[in-house]
Amino acid sequence: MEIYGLLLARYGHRHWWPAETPFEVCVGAILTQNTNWGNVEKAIANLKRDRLLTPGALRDVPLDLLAEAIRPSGFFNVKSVRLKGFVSWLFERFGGSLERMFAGEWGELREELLKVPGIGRETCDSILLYAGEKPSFVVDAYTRRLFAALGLVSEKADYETVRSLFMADLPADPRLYNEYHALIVQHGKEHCRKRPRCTGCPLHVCPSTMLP
DNA sequence: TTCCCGGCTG
DNA sequence: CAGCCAGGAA
Repeated sequence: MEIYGLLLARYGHRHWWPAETPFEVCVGAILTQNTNWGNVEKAIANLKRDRLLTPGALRDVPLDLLAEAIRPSGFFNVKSVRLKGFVSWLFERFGGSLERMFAGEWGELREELLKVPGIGRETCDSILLYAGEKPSFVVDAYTRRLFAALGLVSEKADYETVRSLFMADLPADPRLYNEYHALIVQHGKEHCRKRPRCTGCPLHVCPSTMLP
């Protein structure tokens, strides 16, 4: 059985992305940069408490209040500017409407989104896939670690190379990409960590199990 | 390569 | 309490 099937059999459906709205997904994708999800949840809860989880509210809130609200997610001075930058771009380009943002051809949207300061490749693909349900595969640290450990990609392959490998091998199905990435993350947390925990690994092929 | 930062785990 | 963890820009 292939990797996806083994991971699905072990971990089951992950029901990603944990958010109430597509806009919440976009905000979460920026807040989770270099930050674990637990901290992002606290920041999101603060934004909801302060009624800031809409494009208009984020556009209008003073920068320092926004920074204070998202403090638990870390790098709050950078991320507050990034959130402001994203929503101001969203307003000037799509009138503040995610529906309009996702309405066109998503390949062009991806190129445009990547030009927004603070939206890198992983954040961009997370927004496309989890907020817009576009079949754009998300590559993260767990993806690289796992597939390098399996010998399927070089450790130093760049983002676009790894993403292209997945997309060339898989049907362009957003539900599949959604599930697959979520499974890779779960597997990364449980087994394929920086310091690998190979006992009980559903793939039983990681480096330390192949030691003499 | 370095800077940007908090919260959880051992 | 030290160590760990997680993207993007310059």
